[in-house]
Parts: sequence; structure tokens; C-alpha cells
Amino acid sequence: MVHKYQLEDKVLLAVDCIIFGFDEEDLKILLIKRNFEPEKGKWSLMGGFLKREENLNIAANRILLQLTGIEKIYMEQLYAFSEVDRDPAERTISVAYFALINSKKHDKALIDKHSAQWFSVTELPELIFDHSEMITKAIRRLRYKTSKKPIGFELLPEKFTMRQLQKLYESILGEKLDKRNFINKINALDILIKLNEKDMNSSRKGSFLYKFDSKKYSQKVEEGFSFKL
Amino acid sequence: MVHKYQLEDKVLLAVDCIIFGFDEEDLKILLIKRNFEPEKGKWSLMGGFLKREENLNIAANRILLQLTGIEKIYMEQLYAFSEVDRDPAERTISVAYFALINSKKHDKALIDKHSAQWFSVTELPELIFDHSEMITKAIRRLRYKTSKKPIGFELLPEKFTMRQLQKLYESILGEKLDKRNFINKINALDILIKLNEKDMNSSRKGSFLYKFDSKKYSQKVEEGFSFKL
DNA sequence: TCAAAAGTGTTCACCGTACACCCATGG
DNA sequence: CCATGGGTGTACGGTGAACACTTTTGA
Repeated sequence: MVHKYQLEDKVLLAVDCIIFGFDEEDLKILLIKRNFEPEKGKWSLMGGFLKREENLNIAANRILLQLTGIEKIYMEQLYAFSEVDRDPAERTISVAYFALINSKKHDKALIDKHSAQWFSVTELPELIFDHSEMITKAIRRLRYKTSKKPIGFELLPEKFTMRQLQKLYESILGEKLDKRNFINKINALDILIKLNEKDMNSSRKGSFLYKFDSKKYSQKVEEGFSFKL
Repeated sequence: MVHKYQLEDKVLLAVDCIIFGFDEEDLKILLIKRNFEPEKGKWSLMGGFLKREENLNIAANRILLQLTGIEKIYMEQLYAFSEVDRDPAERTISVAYFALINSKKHDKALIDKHSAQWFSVTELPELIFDHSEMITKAIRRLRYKTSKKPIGFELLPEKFTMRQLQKLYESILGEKLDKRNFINKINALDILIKLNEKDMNSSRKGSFLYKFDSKKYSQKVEEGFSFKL
């Protein structure tokens, strides 16, 4: 027998995505210029509504694909935002997701189509609704995450230098790190492969490139290894 | 101008509460016997539906009040569960909250009214829908929380012994702790007031009672003190 | 030859952990 | 007088943080 909850209020359920990227210098967030009412023309997170046949993760994936053209994106549910008047048009609860992408990989045409733009986390524009609050929460969560597991690799190209990795961590944590200590710690984790290949762009001497060793990593995860950084 | 999102699907939004309590021995969870369809008669978390005029926190407060009779309960949003078929009756997304209460304080009549019962986290019955998953997530979150801030006091009576506090931490973390190290750490936090009063129930010698010093605590929070345990 | 970034180890202070015995009391 | 839980301190190893100089090479 199928019973129904007849008398309860229904609401719109939105998904908003905080998309983090990294451009060798700064931690950035991808924002769109809203092309529909309300608040048309203002900056906003990329979002959409949950459809009947989707769960939230699938909806978030769909929304991320729409803007970036990337299928498999690292992504986590963040928090449900539910103030009664958060969206002036209609009662809407929004579940925020944060995502990490390699900012070189996404589809430029889609970015243009949505009038999207990358903003450094230190120089964000004014945002609609409670989107600033969402971002604040996302940054906190990202900081926490990176201190517990080496999540940051999602934001880098396949091959990267120690310098880039350090800069990434610095921009996530918002503080300078000591080069030697950083390298010691990373090496202690033992999840990188040092390549016989140098990146000659950054300096005359050139710096070795590394790859993330995902096999070793997942093995260590299974063994319960603690990745504290 | 008020614009509406005309064509989007609406859903029911539920709030389910994982209510933790502590009885001097075990970490427990308060469950109810469902008195409505579907799954009537089975064990379930206390829950309810979000109303038009509420945000999620307020809804969670209302639901907690209904079952416990306590107004101000420590409570945090946990996660939104959204599998399409999680509730067979109707598409329902549920935002889970976890709450910490002093299990002595709640209203017994309300417990009876809802056919509620405390279950040790190590001996949970079969639960409806995805409620087991919610509990698993809540326990993980609680463990994390207690290692970062002294959240556990919410679960104890106003006056408590070191022994009780240690047992509480042990049952949250699921492991035995060394008495001396535990006391040293707690004392290092410097957020307890030792009373000139002993609890004579636990032993012949009697053990000193302590109170949580919430002034000192909030002062330290402001100063950015790290409460790592 | 010099400017610019890469690469590399050691020391020290502090923290977490392991560990065992005496105390007070009621029965 | 003894059984029961309460209360107390120290030693050691490991980890995190501070710290400076040499190397390479293109311009």
C-alpha cells in the first residue's frame, strides 16, 4: 500500500555549486552572471533545481557538467541553506556543494555561454542571496579537508612542481609555508611520483615534475593511514 | 517584481533528528516506534516535515521539543539525504540533524507518547529507510567534533565527576583512555571548575564534582584557543 | 657574472603516551 | 582490615617548527 503525506508543504530544492579552481597563483571560484530573474545581471554561484528523478549528487553533477563540460568532478555536499526569505521569488531551500576542478580543463565555450568568470577568493564580488555565506562555509570546509587528506591534487594538472603544490596549499590555507618543511611533509606521505622531467618555464634551473600516485594513495587510505598535513 | 520559478519540481522536505544521550555508561540514541504509515510500528529517528514558515533549524528545534520537552538543545545540521526512493510513500528529501541532550532531563510523558526508547549505539535495532546511514554519519561527526571542541558537556548533568566525563569520551570515541592522561588533558584545557563537593554514590572515598566553566570556555573560543583532545 | 628559483638537513622545544602506586572510606 | 574506586607525576620518543646556504643556468 502506498501512503502519502497529504497535508505537508512542498518546497523547491535548489543545488548551488561552489567551484574551486587554481591558476598557479590563487585559489579561485567560478561565478556566473545570472541571466534570469530575480537578481538578473548579478553575480551568483552556478545552480539549478533538483529534478524528480535525481538525487542531490546527481543534480550537482548535472549542474557542474553544464558549466564546466567536465564529467567526473570531485565534489562534496556542504550544507543546506533554508532561511525563509533567502530567495525573494519563492520559497527555496538550497543545498550547497563544493567542487574542485583543474581550471585549465573546463570548456571555455560553456563559460562564455553562462557569462562565467573566475574570481580570486580574496577578491569576490557582491553575490546574490546567501551565496557569500555558502562560499565562506566552503572555504572553511576546504581548509579542514586539506589538513586531513591530500585533496588538493584535484586542483592541479596531472604533472606539477613542488612549488605549485606548495602555492596551492598556501592559497587554500591563506598563509605562507616553509619550503623545506612542506617538502619534508609531502615526501613523508609518500604518495607522489617524481618524474624524470623538468618544468623549464618557472626558472632557469628548471624544477622536477611530480605525479600523484593514486594507487599508493588508495592503498594507504585502506590501511587507515593518517594524512595529516 | 516577484518572479516565480514556474516549471520546477517541488518536493517534501523532512527533518530527522539523531538524538544522543548518555546514561553514565553508554552513548545512546533516542528512537521512536513509528505510529503512522509507511513502515508503521518500526523503529525510526524522530522526524517531521519542514513547514512553510520555518527554516531548517527552527523545524529541527520544533521536532526536538516535541519529543523531549527541552527548549534549548545543542544541535547541528548533519547532511541532506536524497535518494529518489528513500521513502517509498513519496519523494522526500531529509535533512538530518544531530542533537545532544542530558538524558535525565527530558520529559518522560512525551517519550511514552511517541513510544520512544533509548538504544545504545552499539546495539541499534533495524531502522526504516536510510536512518541507519544517518546515524553512522552522525557518530562520525560527533567523534570529530569532540576531538576539536569540548562538546561533550552537553550530554552530562550540570555537576559531574571526572570519571563520568572520561566514560563519556570513551563511549563517544569507542575506545578506552588512560585515566591520568585524560585528566591531564582536560585540566590543561582549563575550562572546568572543581567544586567543594563530592559524589558519594560511585565509591566509598567519593569523587569530586566539576562544573563546566562556560565563561572561561567562551573566552578561550574568542581567543582562538584550540581544544584538541 | 649575476639574478632567480630549486633543492637540501639539522636542531630544539613541546606534546602525546605509556606507565604504577598510594589514598580514603564504608562496610 | 580490606575491597573499591579516586587521585596523582614522570620519563621518553616522536613530531612540528624554525632556520640558511649551495646549485643551476639563461640572459
